[in-house]
Amino acid sequence: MNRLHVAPAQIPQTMRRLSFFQVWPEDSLERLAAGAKIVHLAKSATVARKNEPLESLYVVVSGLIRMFISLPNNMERVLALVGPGESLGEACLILEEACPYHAVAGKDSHVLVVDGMVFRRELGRDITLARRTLERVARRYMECLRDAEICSQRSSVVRVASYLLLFRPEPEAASFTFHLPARKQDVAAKLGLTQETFSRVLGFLDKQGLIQVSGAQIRIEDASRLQQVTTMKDCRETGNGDANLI
Amino acid sequence: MNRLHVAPAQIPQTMRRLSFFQVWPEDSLERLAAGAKIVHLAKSATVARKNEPLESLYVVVSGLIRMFISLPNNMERVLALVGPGESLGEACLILEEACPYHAVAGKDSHVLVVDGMVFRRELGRDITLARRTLERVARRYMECLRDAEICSQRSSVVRVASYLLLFRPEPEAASFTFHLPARKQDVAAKLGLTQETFSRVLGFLDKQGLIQVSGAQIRIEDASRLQQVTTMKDCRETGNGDANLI
DNA sequence: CGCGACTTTGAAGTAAATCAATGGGCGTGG
DNA sequence: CCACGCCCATTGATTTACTTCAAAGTCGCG
Repeated sequence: MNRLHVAPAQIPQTMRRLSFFQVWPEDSLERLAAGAKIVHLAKSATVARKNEPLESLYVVVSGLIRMFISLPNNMERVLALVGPGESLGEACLILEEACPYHAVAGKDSHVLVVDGMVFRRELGRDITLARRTLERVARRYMECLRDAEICSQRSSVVRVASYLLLFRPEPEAASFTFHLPARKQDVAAKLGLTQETFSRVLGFLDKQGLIQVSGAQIRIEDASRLQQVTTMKDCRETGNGDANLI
Repeated sequence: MNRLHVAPAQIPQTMRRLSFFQVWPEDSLERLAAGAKIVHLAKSATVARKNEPLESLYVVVSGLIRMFISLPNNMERVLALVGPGESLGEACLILEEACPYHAVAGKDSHVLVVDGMVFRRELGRDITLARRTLERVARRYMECLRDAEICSQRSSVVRVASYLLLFRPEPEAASFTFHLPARKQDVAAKLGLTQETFSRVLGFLDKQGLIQVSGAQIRIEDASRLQQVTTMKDCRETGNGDANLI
């Protein structure tokens, strides 16, 4: 598993610092902490394996965990990129089903590991914990639906544009800048595209002046213009230099 | 909305009959029933519209509700086919977010409509209800992940084979027969395929002797053989009559 | 029996995958 | 401080599986 354990004494303090636990009742938190540890995961370390039972709840403290499924052609389909303050494994633990995905560290990470038995026991005792967990799982479900919507778009340009617009800080923000949350090949895999196609689409949108790409940083000047792309049937380059967008 | 209300007196009895409510505590059930009604929906009647707030929880009593997203080219991507005993809308209600999908009756249906306010209030009171709802949402989430896995397969043959194998009654059943849960075009849309492609793949698998199709009824003699297809990179007809499938 | 909805089949077009090779950035070590 | 090597990203040429468009064929049902 490639895990390095970290000072156990810090656990309750760290837990309280995490927004994840902010709203958790104090006594539940104490009991959960008793069955918890913080581990360091080197990049590419495995957190969970597909079709194997999951025995813990994982809360990301720092770094990034990649949830994915392997496809033929040694490709991956990324289901989620789990960042600090986010968790993974609730649904599996609740249903006591085998894990339907692989999970590995996308970069060096610290993860709080909460014992699954303890978690499930507390879930039956503490209605606030149950309620919060319900919200978390519901949110994950909604994100999954949203991803399904993006991935079922036939046009790669629409897929990418829709994805980029998810980083809009407020619904009405016209311009904003952000960093892609992972390697471009992982983001591509999240969109159900190859890295080559993703790269080409990014280049295309840049050439159109709809976005500015420099490495992992992306700037969007006019979100509404990018939004328009989203509703179009098709808009790829037509062989000649500059396509007829708008 | 095209709704016909049904005898309100039957509501508590109907609720108790539904497996959905079997495990719900009696007093919660009483209060939920107070804010509930049973409606009849003609085929194609709208249940929920994308981007609009949802104000009720829907439990299907009979018939079939289709959850979907519209795509360009007046196509649909079906997210779920909700049958008797299943529900829809929990996640939206819990998060108080706009509905991320359309929902319409796929056939004439009876649906129990539980007031969202009442449902949310009971959720905060009754830990058993919270726990059961958590299980329901977790199950929906897992199904969503499973669908994502199927849809991210590049080969249509693999997609269809994987889907058909979901109807296997037990993990080890060698042969079984079942009916597709909806029109072929809707099943196709669930797999992210056109109805034409779905029809062709079904025909292909039939010609290979892997399945027998007659209308909506499908028989699988040797599930393990079909399972093999699932792991292959590609196996479509190569121009000539019969492809070289093991 | 005849209509409408759904499905099947055929032929052609196209967007994205694939294969292959180059280019850039960064950390390590000389 | 530069040079090497590794990983990641880009770019180009080709292939192909799926879509699309079009039309005929089933099926169920009034």
